[in-house]
This record gives sequence, structure tokens and C-alpha cells, in this order.
Amino acid sequence: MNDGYAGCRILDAPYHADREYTYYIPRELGEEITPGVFVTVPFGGGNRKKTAVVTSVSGKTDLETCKPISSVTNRDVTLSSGMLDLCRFVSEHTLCTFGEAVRAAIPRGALSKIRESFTVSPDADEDVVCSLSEKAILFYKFIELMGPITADQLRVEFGDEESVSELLASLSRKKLIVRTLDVREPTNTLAVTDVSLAVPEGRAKDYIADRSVRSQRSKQIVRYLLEHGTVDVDTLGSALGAVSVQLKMLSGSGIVSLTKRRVLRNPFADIEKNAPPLSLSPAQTKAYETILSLFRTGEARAALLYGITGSGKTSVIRAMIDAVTAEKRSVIILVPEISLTPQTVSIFCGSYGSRVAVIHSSLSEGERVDAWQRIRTGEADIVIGTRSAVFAPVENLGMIVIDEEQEHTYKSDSQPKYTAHDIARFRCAQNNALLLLSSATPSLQSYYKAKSGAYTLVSLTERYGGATLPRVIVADMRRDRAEGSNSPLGSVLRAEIEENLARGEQTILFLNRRGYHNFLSCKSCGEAVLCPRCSVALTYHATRRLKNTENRDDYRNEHKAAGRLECHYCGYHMPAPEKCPQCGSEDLYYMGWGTQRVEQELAAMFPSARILRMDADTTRTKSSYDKILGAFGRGDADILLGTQMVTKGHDFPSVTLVGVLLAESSLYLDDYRASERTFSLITQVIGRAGRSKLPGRAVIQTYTPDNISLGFACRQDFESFYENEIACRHAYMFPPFCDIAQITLSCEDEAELSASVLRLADYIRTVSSKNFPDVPLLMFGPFEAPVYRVNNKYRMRVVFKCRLGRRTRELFSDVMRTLCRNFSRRVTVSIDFNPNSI
DNA sequence: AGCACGCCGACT
DNA sequence: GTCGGCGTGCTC
Repeated sequence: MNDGYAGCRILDAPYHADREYTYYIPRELGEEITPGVFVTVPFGGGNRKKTAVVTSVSGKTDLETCKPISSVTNRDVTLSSGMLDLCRFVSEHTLCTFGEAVRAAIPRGALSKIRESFTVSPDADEDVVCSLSEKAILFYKFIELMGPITADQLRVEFGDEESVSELLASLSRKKLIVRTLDVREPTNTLAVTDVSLAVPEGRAKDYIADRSVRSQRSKQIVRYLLEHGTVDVDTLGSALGAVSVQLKMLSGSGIVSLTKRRVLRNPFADIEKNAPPLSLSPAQTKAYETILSLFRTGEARAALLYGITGSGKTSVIRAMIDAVTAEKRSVIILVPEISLTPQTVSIFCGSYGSRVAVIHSSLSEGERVDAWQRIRTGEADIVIGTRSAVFAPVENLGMIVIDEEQEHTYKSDSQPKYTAHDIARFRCAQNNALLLLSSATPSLQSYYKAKSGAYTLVSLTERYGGATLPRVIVADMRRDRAEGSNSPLGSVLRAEIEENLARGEQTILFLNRRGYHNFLSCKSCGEAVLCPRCSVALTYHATRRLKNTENRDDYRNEHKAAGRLECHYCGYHMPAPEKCPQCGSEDLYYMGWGTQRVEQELAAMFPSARILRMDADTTRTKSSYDKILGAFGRGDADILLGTQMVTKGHDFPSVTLVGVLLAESSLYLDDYRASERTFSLITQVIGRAGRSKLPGRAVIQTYTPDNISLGFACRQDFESFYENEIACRHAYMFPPFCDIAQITLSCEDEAELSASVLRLADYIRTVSSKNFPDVPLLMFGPFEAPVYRVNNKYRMRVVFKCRLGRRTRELFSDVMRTLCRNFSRRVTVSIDFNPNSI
């Protein structure tokens, strides 16, 4: 009996009001209230109903008054004390609210939602109603007729945002309407009905023999149950046909009983299972034994498995999973979204069957909840998924694997802005588990940690199965340009493709830009056509293949008819204009190359080649990604052209040529990790060729053939790349030698934004020297974000170089608390530690 | 965030 | 006189 008080965290409290609040536990809820349970509580002046999670329980309180917990919600969702500690860790380390951390750890849809609706007040004063404006009366009458009704429904009826909120506020003030809050428990669960015999066998046989019973289908059902025992309705239906009427009758007369049972869906239960038997080479065995001995220490340890492409890291990981699960401990395997294909999943499901839970972006909300429950109950003890799977509620965690650990998708850039690595390290420390990072091109950060001894470095340096590295050709595009060619396919690459087509071998081409053209540019004012909501150029996308045209007018009309301009930031689109929106000139030219246009160019160049294009536009649906890869794998196409997506994933043994159309497109991003990304990307692309006995070639087209990182990548020389890059990071003081904190303010009003950002900088200078003189901090800015305007909001930034530790986080926490309180509501503040792009 | 309290201008 | 504008401050 927990007689007393509960410490609760309100899930959607704002940052500066986010702390533990004490509520007393009503007698009738005493049994149920323990840490990790979700409850509803009255909060704030209006006692609004809020969802909260209980974080502590105690027999006494220092408070003079406190409110009672209203009710327990989500009885089948609770957080273990380990998970509560994890949420605390996340909120402290990313400066998000406790509630935001909880929502990251629990699938959306597992928690009940509180719905707000409005009805007219029973004691509404008719005279007051009559004194309202015409629109307000209409609004009031509508609520009277339709209520209870939500604000969103009212917005559909009455249009614009502002007026609906204003009307609601003013009618509430006049006590004409009342707001009610009701808790809606999640409904996305799946239940099946089991059918079983409710009478002894003998009576069932009598029933079948009974001539007065005419229904043959009913007798079939009883016979089926006698043979198979209890069975669910769906199975019965597919065996016998329509059965619902007969079941109703049979259960009515007490011959069968129907019971509802919740089932946890596992969409991967029926996946084709394909697990090649494990056999390790001597090098792999040695790596495996090293990692295993770390695991066997029983302490929290971390290893970096660095293995060149094709060295068979996956086999070592699989062997480790076998070893860890053999000791009844669970495993979480994180993979980048892009490599979570059915082929990958089938390897794991093939070995471990229904013990695997797969967390994938294409799961429905309900399937996600079910996967979470399967993990929590221990039915699944092997979890494979993307970034968010690092929160999987496994019991007795033994190992977390982060595959392709350098991928930037492991950093979240929405709230909470965490890095899977940090969460994984915390959880492993909590459970004395092993953290295993794996990559062919480790991040500088992780390799640095491995070199300095924080991680154990385990290297695999030979290619498995005798495959050889491809021959790398750096094609100097300046030569083609000098000869007057502006085709995205240079003469060298073109000749190689021709050769491959002639030999019937496959080719992969990589271009880091989707769309057709880059942008539409005005010769007269020099401006590109920009997105009206964001300060970026719009990209031309064709919806069909463009026809060849004779003159400029035809050319322009053809473009207008065949496509439109799209914004890659906010999704805005418009028909291609005839005149420049800035200066009105008709001198508009289409510039640059995207995957769409290259596809067309390829088709014109090699009319007999079968070409597949894979980018965000052609992989909109769940299955299209697999369809394209499947078709290419079967040899249904000669050339696969695409963005980032073509660089990861699968072994296509008959691919002998890969081409990188513009190697520097990722090189000159103004980000300190540009070379790291380029190195990783080029290395991966090169790794796509020559995965078999056939010798492969890689053609890297570039305007800067002398770039040093590009050179290292072409030679697949990670070690030298690392030495060179780490020296640069040291010289310019960048991670891993410091941390970066980035505060972004955004606001629709430019003037208010710049005033606010100056106040921010001022405040930090003051608080830093006054209260945190011990925290070294270098401030840069304020300046405009690289894309100044997105979705009609202007964005400004202040960036800091610092060392993230307890005191530094306290400083930033103070800043966030103060600013959330003092800035006007129209300004939003967010902080990101070591962000993905700066 | 939401909601109360509180202090000043333009209306019945 | 008061109704209602939004500045300031708190939420167990």
C-alpha cells in the first residue's frame, strides 16, 4: 500500500516548467501507483487534465497543499526504473523536457490522448448571447447544434486559425461555452476471437450425428474443433468458408465458446527466411574472439569493428548475437534506415525467427506498439531497427550493435536531439553490456576514441572470399569542359559504360542530386527562381520525359507542360514561370543536372540500355525501393542511376562499373565534416563494384582531381585519411577536440528575430562570466542560418565551441529556461549539441 | 504552454 | 464608471 504522495512528470510541460510535481495518491488508487505508471493529473490554474508519468513515491511531503492524482491511464504501458533513468539521462543531456524523452522511448499511439472539446454552457445567459457580434452568434449556435466539438473541427467550418481561437477564448470568458477534456485510450490494438468446444467430446459427437440439426456448416465447425482443438475465427474461416452466423448460433446454444484475445502483430513473421550458415574465416574468428572476450568481462565495454568493405563484418556480428543470446541476454541492432531492407531482415529472422522484433519506419502505429510490447514482455529478445530502436524496452540487455556507425541518421534532428551512440553507451553502462560499433569508414569521433583506448579497436583488413578492390579512375572533368562539353557524363565514364553494355555487365551511377535541373536561372537579374517561403532555389522536376524541341519558345513550353518547380525544404511547388518573378525578364534558363535529367541523357546516349532510376521521387511507396533493387538484382536493367540510396545495401555480383558523376557535390558543403562524408561516400560507392570474381572499375568524375580526401578515398586508404583529417580538426579546434552547441531562433518577423538573437547573445555573455566562469566557451555569431528562411520563418543562430560536461549543460539549461520564459511566443528557441549540419 | 492577476486606455 | 487590452509570473 503506497499511502502517500507521488512525484510526477507532466508529459507536455514547457521546458521551464518541467520538473517533478507532487500529487497525493487517493486511497482507491494506492495499489496501482508505482514509479513508471502513467496517470492523469489536474495541472495549472484551470486544473487542466494532463498526462503524467509517476517517477517516485513517498510517504510524506513538505508541501502544505497538493492536488490528487485523477486516474491511472494506459494500464498496459509502464516504464521500468531503468527506462525512467534513461529518460532522465536523455532530458539532461539533450536539454529536452522529460516528456519529450518519454515520447521518444514509447511508440506514438501507445499512450492515450487527451481530447479537448467544447459544448454550450447549460446556464448560458441568452441576453449575453444576443449582445454578441453576428459571427460570434453564428459560432455559438453552431457549437450548440454540433457540440461537443473540437477546435479543429470548428476550424474546418469557420476557416482561419486566429478567429476560431479568439472566438473560443471570448465565449469561454463570457461563460457561454465550456471546455471538456476526455481521455481516449489507444484503440489500435488487434484482437482475435478464439473458438473452442464448450461441451465434452461425446456431446459434440452427438451434435454431429443429430439429424434434427440441418446446418451442415455448423457440424463441420464442430468436427473441425474436435480434430484441431481451439482455433481462431480467421483460421476457421479460411478452412471452412463463411462461419460467422453458425458461430453465433453455436455459441448461443452453448456448444462452443468464443473468447477475445489480444494479439501482438509481427509483420515480419512470414518473411522469407534466408540465413546463410555461419562460417568464419581465420581473420573473422580472431575478431569474434576478441569481441567475445570483451563481452565476457561482464563489464560495460565498447568495441569498434573496423572492416574494409567486403571483409564480412556481418558474420562476426551474427556470431556475437549467437553468443550473447545464448547467455539469455538481449541484443539491439541498429542499422541506417536505408539498409533495413527485407534482405537484411530475412537474415536475422531466418536465424532467430519470432524472437526478432523489427522496428521500421513503414510499420503502422499499432504494429509499432505491438513490437514494443513483444520486446517488453520478453517474447522478442533481438531487436533490429533504426535510430529510435535504441530505446527498445528489452530486459537484461547484453549488447547494442551500431552498424555503419558513421551514418548521420544516428543523430536525431528533431526533439529530442540525441545521438544513438550516447544513448547506447548509457544503456550499456546501466546493464554492463557491450557496445559494438561497426563500419568500413568509421566516424572520426569513434576512430579517435578507439585510438585513444576508450574503445577496443578490432580490424578486419582482408576481403572475404577473394574479391578484389576495383580499379579506380579519376576523371578530370575540367578537360571535358575545356573541349566544350557540358554533359554530366564525361568522355571517360561514357567509354566505360559503353564497354560494360557491350559485355552485358551492370553499371551503378551515383549523383547526389534529385530532380531534373538544379534550378531556373534568370540571365537578366542573375537570380535563381526562389521558393517564396524558403530562401533556396526551387528545383525543376519533370513528371514525364521531355520531348526534343526546335526553338526556345517550344523548349520553354515543353518544360512548363512536362513539370514544375519544387522546394526540397518545404514541399512548395509551382508551375514553371514564363517570366522571372524578381525582374519580369523572360530570359530564363534551366541550369544544372539532377537524376531525372541524367536519366534522359543516358537514354539518349545509349538507346538500347535498360535504365532504372532510384531516388526520393521513385521510392515514395513502401515497396518501390525493394522493387527497384530486386529488378536490378535479377538483371532486368543495365544501369542503376540514383542518389545516396544506390551507395548502400546490396551485393550485386554482376556490377563491374560504378560512376560518381560529381564527386565534389558533398565536398564543399560548409561543414567541418564535409571531407569525412565525402570519404565515406566515395569509399562506399567504390565498394559497390567488384563484389565478385569479375574485376571492377570505379570512375570518379571531378573538377578537383587533386583534392586530398578524394585521393585517400580512391585509394581506400582510411588510415592516411584519418591522420590527415584529425590533424586538421586539431588545428582548427573541431570535434573530437571540442563539442559544438548550436542555438537556433526562428520567427516569422525578421525584426523581432534579430532583436531576440541579440538579447540571447547578451544574456549568454553575462551569465557565462557571472555564474559560469569555470566553463570555457567560445561564441560565434549571431548569424543567419545557411538557409535563412524555411516555411516562412526566418532563422538565426549562435554557435559555441565548448566541452560538454555537467557544468556546460547547466549553463545551457539556464539559458534555455530563461529564454523560453522571456521571449515572445512568436520566437521559437532550440538547442542542438553536435548537430548534423552547421 | 495556459491561465490568473494586475494595471492602463476607449467605450456604454 | 467598466470592459478588455496584454505585460508578468506560476504551475504540486
